[in-house]
Amino acid sequence: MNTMAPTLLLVEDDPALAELLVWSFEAEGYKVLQTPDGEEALLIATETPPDAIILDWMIEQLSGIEVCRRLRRHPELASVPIIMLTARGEEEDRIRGLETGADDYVTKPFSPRELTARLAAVMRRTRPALAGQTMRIEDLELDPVAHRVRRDGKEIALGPTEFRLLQHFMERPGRVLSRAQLVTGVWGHDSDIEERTVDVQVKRLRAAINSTGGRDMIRTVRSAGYSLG
Amino acid sequence: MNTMAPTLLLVEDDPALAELLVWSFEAEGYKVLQTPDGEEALLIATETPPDAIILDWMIEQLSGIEVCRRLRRHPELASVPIIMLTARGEEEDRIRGLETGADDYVTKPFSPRELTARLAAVMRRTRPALAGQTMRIEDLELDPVAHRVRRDGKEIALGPTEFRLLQHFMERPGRVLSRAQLVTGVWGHDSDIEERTVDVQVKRLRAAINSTGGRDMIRTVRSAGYSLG
DNA sequence: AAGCGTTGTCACAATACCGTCAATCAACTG
DNA sequence: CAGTTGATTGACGGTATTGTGACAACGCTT
Repeated sequence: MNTMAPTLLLVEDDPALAELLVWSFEAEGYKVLQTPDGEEALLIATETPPDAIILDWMIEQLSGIEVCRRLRRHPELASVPIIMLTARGEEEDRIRGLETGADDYVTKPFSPRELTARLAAVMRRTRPALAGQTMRIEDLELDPVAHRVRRDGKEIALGPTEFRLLQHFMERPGRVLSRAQLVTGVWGHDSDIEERTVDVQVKRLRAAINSTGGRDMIRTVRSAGYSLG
Repeated sequence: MNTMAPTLLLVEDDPALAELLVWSFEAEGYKVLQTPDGEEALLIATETPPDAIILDWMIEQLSGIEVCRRLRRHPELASVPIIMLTARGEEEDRIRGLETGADDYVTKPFSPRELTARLAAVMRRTRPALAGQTMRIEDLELDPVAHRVRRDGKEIALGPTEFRLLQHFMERPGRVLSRAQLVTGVWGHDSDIEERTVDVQVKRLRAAINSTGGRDMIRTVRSAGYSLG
């Protein structure tokens, strides 16, 4: 079993439904943070980013769409999957929900089983790292929970950006990622970063993970990008 | 500066939807050209043929069906896959769309994921390399995702142009390609490259893929071109 | 407020790679 | 067998692409 449970943030203002969902998520082994309040949800999410967010469309303080949009603005949260709960007949809203960046939606009424299944699917798709635990490529390992990186057992200190960059690589081992892909994936899709900055961060990451010795695990693919593996 | 990212042409006049789709396609690694205008779409498509076209049924200037028909008239574009976006209740049109040569259709409302999945399916059919499938001819294999080429299991280093050239060959196994075809296919339609340059790159590619031993897999067809197989 | 680590950007250095050419070679023609 | 046409090859200079060090701005911690 997994030592660390994936954390969910549930934003739902119907107490009965909330309780039911908390119960069924916990039965699946998730740790659940719950709030009925959109503002509070934003606070929680930015402070301790959860591994996924379940967001009811109809909540009191803020509309679900607004919460969703604000969440997506944070680069830290840009890749956290969001599932929206919509009532029947909110088809219009559903579309707009997807536009603002929700990964999936579930229409009420639904069975808890259906929701957990969707959640599992979304998590598997978007964050393979979170489904399993620490990722490993040869002697390089990254623990996303503890925020630690080791090479050949020896701890490696990385800056936040370097860490995210490495995690991005390790979630896609062997794949060549273009500078543009890395910019949107690591810095966020609305970032106005120079593409050459990727080069510099790659250089820094390289220096860090090669500092303990061993081959250079990042491959430069000329006129294409970089890949790890 | 020719990257190997597959290029899409998105013809959609709803700005919100267009933006969403551009975002999600780019997240999947596509390069996206976008226009709300059918006429302009035709221009773009004929000048720089994309790898696939996403076409909304309801656009302003021309009906989607007309755009589709005109696109199909160009021999250059005859094999480019077209996916139509239709609103619910346009069943009639959907059928006529398929009749006029669309490869697939997606009914609104749809999730971006659904569309990218359909697109991937269509691309897999028509351009295996772009869908990320590794291609193989005898003991020669090319992995477009990892940007790797192997002969008899042994890795082969290729320059960017050599790589694109080989990929172009492997997508058309056994076919004799003229120098002119290779120039436009590998260097781009607006390239002012000497045709003799093709010879040189073929020589370099030959040297590379034969360096591990084995027969010469590139056949010279005098006064016609080259073929791989 | 000062100190520290991190980060984005720039300018320049170091390459890898590419296109062209001219000479050579091979293939077809009569 | 010459003669002609087309293909191969090695060399070379130019250019596009990447690596690198420096630096100023920023945010955190003390």
